[in-house]
Amino acid sequence: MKIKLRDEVRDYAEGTTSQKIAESISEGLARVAICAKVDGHLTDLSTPLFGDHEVQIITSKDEEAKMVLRHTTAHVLAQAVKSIYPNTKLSIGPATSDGFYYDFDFKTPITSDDLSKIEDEMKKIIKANFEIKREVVSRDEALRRATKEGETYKIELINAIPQDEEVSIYTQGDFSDVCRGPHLRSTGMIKAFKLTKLAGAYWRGDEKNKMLTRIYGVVFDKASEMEEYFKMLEEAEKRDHRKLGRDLDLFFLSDYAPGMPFFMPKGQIVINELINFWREEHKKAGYVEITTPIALNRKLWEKSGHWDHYKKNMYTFKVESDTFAVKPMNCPGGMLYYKERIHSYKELPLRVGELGKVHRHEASGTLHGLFRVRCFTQDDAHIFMTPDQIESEVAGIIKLVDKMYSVFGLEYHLELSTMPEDHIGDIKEWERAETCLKNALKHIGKDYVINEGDGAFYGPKIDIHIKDAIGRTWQCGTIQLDMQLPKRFELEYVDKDGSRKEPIMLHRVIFGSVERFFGIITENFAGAFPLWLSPVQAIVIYVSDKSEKYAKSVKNKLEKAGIRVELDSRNEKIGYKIRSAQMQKIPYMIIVGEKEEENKTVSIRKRGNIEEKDVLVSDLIKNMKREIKNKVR
RNA sequence: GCUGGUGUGGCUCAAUGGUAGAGCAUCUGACUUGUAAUCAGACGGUUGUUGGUUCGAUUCCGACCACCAGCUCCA
Repeated sequence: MKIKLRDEVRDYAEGTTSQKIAESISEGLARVAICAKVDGHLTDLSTPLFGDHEVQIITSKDEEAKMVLRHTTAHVLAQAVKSIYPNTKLSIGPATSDGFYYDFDFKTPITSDDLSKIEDEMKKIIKANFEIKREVVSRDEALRRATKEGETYKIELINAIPQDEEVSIYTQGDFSDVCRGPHLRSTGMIKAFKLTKLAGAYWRGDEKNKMLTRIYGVVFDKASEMEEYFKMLEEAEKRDHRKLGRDLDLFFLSDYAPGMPFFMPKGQIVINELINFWREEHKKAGYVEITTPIALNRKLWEKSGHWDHYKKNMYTFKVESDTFAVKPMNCPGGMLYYKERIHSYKELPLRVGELGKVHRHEASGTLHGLFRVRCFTQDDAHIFMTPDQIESEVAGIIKLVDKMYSVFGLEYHLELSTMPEDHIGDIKEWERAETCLKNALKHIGKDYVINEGDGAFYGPKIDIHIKDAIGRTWQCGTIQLDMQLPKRFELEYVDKDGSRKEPIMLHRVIFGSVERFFGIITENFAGAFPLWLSPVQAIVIYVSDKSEKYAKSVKNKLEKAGIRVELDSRNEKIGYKIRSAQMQKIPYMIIVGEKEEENKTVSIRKRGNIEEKDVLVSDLIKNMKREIKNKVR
């Protein structure tokens, strides 16, 4: 038997294991080996290998090892829970992108106070250093064991496996779990872990099923890595836009309008700057802008398909004998705009933008600051075009995304979402549309991942996921190919030969929701907005009342130059005013006293405590204007 | 919507089965100040709403509302 180890090819006996391979390479490697990647798939070190394979030994340094570590810790959690609460039923316990969880059906509910008790039990299991043994049995044998133990959820899982397939069972001490693996070799290999929270989760993620108790945890190679992780969480908490929104007077939410944010003057400035920027860039990219009504007759929503597919999220009301709905999306209004005139092929692609305020009745438990609201502004646009314009239009949108996100220092990746269960239109149309988007992505050479079954009910979409300053991702922009509305609304254009044809319609947003985007950049900048977005761009602070008049004249000059400037005329010491400006995250503190007045200059203190002395006001204005114009971050 | 938790002045938090207190913020006064909090005083609360238990509820119980952490859903 031949085994290809990275580049070298070596002979091993049939039935050899990755563990033996590691040993034969070096003692050291065998000691740190966690599992092996055989032909690209993670397997246990103890799995016998037959035939030709490519083998890579995975150690704790490899990215793949993290998932194994997390998954094994989930098993240790399950073992601990079973030993403290023997009547608990197990379900599943996978690794996640930053930790692990296990879902349990507790006979009597536990509280978060019980977590430390479970942690202590887990520590005992780790200290006992149980060997983790893999055993392969027939599906029926696994079923027999699960039935004996009364593990109803496991029975359901095993039943879903084809009858003739074999099942692996992992055992550590007196605890066994049906699992695909792989796992660490022993429980003692877990070094630093913590149970973080307790939450409810539906069995198999379906809200019709019973709610189980999910215990979350994190695990790391070293205690220092765990410390770093918790520091990152603290940092995220400090950046929380809900807290900053309150501290910096940006926006608020009221019990009288749950999920419908109020923007305060300072927040409104940021929103307005975002919108100005959006308008500038869209004008350059060849878009026109329209506004369509907020509320439209039910008949329109029936025609568009929203009445059948989206009614539960729509605010509806009666007027005389008609029913109206507040728009949850802008598209039907956009269709009416297109239909208002006859269009020539010469007008295509026609890019029609709309900053449309939409209302969606989201379930109460889903609301979250500005990230998930019931009323928001979509920076929408509908692009009407001929089929051969799809690729270049998609490419154009991505180019615009590139340009606009880079101003905020945001990176992104793309995901292609395909046909969902609840959809309109036949499969062939969907396939054609999905191929179109795939080709466009291939054409512009961008990598993407496929998100199976996650498209909108009217068409597939390319979702744009932003990555922020501390590594979190957010879905904002989306490009959707709508095959339904042009047909339902009988859209057409007049082609070269005078024939009437149906245009293709793309439907896209860049910010996604202006409100959500605002929340994201608030967190991205930790409230310290770049100068062009800052609600207050400069504050003039004077040392004592003697300089009040001069301070006022400096403030007036800046104001005249179009700078958003304030004067701190409170009867306080300079240290107090500096602190206050610092906490308001004002980019420029302009300090004047008798010295500056004498020299006709100012002193500046910028964010990051960068100080400049003896600056001419005219130079200051020039520099600030340049910084604003270039949208310096 | 579901599971669990929380709800005390603008904010952060105390306290209690006998109608609540601090710091910050606000206001007033004194100080005239040189780079992250000057001092003093004052104002400010039907303890989320609403039923119930009780001689008495803000405290105990129920319902509702909102928020928080997840789940489901989603821009």
